[in-house]
Amino acid sequence: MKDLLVNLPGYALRRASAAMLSDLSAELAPLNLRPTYASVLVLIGGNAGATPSSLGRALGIQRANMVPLIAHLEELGLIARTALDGRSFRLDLTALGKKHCQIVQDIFDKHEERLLARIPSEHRAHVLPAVRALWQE
Amino acid sequence: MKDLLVNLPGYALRRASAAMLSDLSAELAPLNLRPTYASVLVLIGGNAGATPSSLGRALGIQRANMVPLIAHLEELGLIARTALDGRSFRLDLTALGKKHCQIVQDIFDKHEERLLARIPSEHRAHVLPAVRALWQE
DNA sequence: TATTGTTATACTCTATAACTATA
DNA sequence: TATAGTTATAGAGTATAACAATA
Repeated sequence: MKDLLVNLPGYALRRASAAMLSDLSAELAPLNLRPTYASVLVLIGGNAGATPSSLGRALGIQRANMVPLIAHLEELGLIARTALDGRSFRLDLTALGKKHCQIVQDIFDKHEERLLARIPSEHRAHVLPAVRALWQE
Repeated sequence: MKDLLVNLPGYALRRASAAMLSDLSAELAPLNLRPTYASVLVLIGGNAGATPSSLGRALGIQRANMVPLIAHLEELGLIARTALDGRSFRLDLTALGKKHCQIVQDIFDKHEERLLARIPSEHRAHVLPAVRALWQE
């Protein structure tokens, strides 16, 4: 089978992203968190008092799609909401949330290590700046 | 908002992949094809007589999920199936399929150009080999 | 008027299990 | 016994439109 797609960086990005996401999902499964939920948790951990809207803007997730994410993290007892004014509220980690956040960050770090280990050393340092240039700015 | 995720290559890959996919979707929309469908079309174009199963293996798509892809490409009149034996069939581009395949390849090429143009030149050559190492082998 | 949170809905892609017909 | 195609179903993630309440 002649694969005409493997030399397309967009296609390669898609396959790599899917593979990484699949691995990370398995690593996060014991915490009852999927990658998106874990990302929100970590971001709240580093930004106490953030609102769903501000988190959504940082993560590229729309307001409407933040609702079930926040609700689930709250159900798990990992975050708590406090009214800021009549229409918005701040989010903070609970004690349990802080524990889980630390575990998630360890999983993220190990995941990143394994990921970088797969890349030939001469290319390794170029990946992050190159890939970030594709979606940032 | 302190973004603790932007330095994680896995997260950056995910955002970049999503951004590229969104762009490509818009470029393919006039053909009534989405990225996955276009990928299958191009792969059949380069591998006349391939079967759904063999295409699925090459693309990392399961047999069951190939069914609607093949059915839709056939409905659009882009591919035709011919029985190989009692349980499998070969796929080939129709005349219209060949035309559309060429257009898709042009879209892919332009898309790749724009993508590479966004990457600072000192990193550009490293992206494909690095990203391919993350899912191939 | 613009923003926040929310509801409802639909679509893309992927995953799994099970079935049939054939090799 | 293994493989090819299929059906049905479920889940994750994303997109859009609309609404009420508030700033």
